[in-house]
Amino acid sequence: MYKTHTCGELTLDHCGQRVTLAGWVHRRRDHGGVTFVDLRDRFGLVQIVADSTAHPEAHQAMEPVRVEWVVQIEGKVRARPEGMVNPDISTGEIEVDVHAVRVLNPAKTPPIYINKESEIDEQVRLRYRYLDLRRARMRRNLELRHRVIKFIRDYLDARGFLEVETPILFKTTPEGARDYLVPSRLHPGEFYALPQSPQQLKQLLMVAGVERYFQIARCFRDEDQRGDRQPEFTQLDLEMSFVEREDVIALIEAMFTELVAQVVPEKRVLQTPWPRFTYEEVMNRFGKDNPDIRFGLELVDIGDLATGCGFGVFERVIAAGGQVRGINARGLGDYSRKQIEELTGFVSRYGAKGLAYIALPSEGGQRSSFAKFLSEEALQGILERFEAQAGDLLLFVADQPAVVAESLGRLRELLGDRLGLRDPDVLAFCWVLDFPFVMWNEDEQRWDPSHHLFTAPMPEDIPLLDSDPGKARGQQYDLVLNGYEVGGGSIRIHQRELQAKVFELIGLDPEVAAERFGHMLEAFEYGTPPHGGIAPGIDRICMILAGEPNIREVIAFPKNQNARDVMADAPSPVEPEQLKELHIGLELGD
RNA sequence: GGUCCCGUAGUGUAGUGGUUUAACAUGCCGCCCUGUCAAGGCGGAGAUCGCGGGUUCGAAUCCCGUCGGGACCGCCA
Repeated sequence: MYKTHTCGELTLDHCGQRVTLAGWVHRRRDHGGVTFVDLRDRFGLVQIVADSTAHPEAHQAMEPVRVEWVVQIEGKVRARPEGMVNPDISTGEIEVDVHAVRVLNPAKTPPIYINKESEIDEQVRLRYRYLDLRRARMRRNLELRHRVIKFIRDYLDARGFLEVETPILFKTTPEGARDYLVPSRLHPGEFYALPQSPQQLKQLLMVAGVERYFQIARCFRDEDQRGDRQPEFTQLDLEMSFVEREDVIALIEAMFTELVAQVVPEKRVLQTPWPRFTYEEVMNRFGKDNPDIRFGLELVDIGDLATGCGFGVFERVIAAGGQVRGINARGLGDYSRKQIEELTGFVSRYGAKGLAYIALPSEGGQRSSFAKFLSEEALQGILERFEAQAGDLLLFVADQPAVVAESLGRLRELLGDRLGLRDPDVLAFCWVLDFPFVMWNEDEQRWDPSHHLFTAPMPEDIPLLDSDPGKARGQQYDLVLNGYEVGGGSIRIHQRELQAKVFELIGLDPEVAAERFGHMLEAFEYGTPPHGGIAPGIDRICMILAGEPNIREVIAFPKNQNARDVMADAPSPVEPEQLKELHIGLELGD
């Protein structure tokens, strides 16, 4: 070993001991006759003192050393002199009087500041990710992620779960997201697909009798990036046999409650047991199926008041079967016309054609884009419904339900940010239940599953699959945290006939179904236990627990927005011979 | 596929009403300095302002194009 101790572990108890340390030079303070170096390793920082009188050779050897050089030092631990204690670091009471210095490797001037927090260009960070990861923030995130995964493994292991690895090279499923494909050398013209999730495989493990399965599973989806989406990401994939919805919910709720207490004790869970909402309720109250319930500003329906209110826009929307809903942005009553126009621009991104408002300045009075059209009765009705008072800003969208929900749902979270209502130290978990089993796809003129093909309908709603599919509910549950969907799961179909019926409902040709999912249907004929599971997203959960704004911050080597690895420069062209072996010819556009 | 924002020494920024030796901080190099912890002092080097074209007597600055990055919409069962 190059070291007898880690930098972070030294305390007053080590005083008088000779130690050998190795690490990176974090900072250097050269006073001429004495040089201080903060030596860093993964476990902490310690001050090294090179004194020209006591140890001239060591002092001289330290002279050329710069930030991020890798050095090994030998010295003696001693208490710092009176008044020289540094309370900001764990080893602040001691220092190491250095006797010998050995440079293990010098370093170029790094393109990233390791020793201070500052804004860094995202491309520079990714290009030099190995340097970026040296920073305290990134190290914290790596450690947090490790502890989260370690906790999950231990917790599930203690409860009889078996971690099983499933293939990365598997079969394409044209449903859902776009697949990453891998050409087959041995089978010209054929392709493997990387799994979007191990969904089918975990169900087959239930058929195999595993009963309690989990996996820290890498998943791949070839879609465009967002702050919370990477082309490859990690799920806690989990499946159980002989369980009902309540069993899966109870397990996950208990596990994450305990995880938060152990791993991020400084965070507060908003409410236990976790609140549960139906899909219909969250869409009505929050406008999203993944609501942030850390704050109010809920959506309020004024459809009844809008009928015959005198304002043509509202009346026409109601007559056309639409909705009129609003939010009371309490505290923004002094927003200027320009600020409200900016909010109007914001909701227009989600299809809203306008944003009607009634502003009640804190000084009193009223400004509104449409109140002049309203009957006195309608205006009073609206103000009463929002319990409006001076300082409030009422914002309304009138449109088809989907547009109203999305635009106001997004606006609600924007306003929550502006009003400082989204406390990063609060974790608001909740469950969203009773999703529609299928949703009508207007473009394709067919029913699409709202979760996935293998989700079971509510038993009492099975007759609806024939009569009124849109009314049927699925045995699906979404895990939501602070406005992010961090997991989704369901009780699965385990009977072949019901699975075939669902395939038929969503317009999947029986022959195609047999080709794509024949192995599943066949397996269901060999004694399949009732089963269900869930797949919490590890990256998103770590992101939220770490208080980070982007999923990249909790992934060691993430891709950039264009799905590139800018450090290694992937993807990259390949040799013609490689393509030939794979029976692939390129047809590139201009 | 689309919308918006960004691109200036190693790094982070200023400068954009057209005329500057392109500024500041930090880092880097040299000298001084024995108790600092973002050490300090003095001096120095370092940028053809992402790239290409255009307008102009003159462009970091205005226009067009292009490349790269970020946020978002579409997309993500």
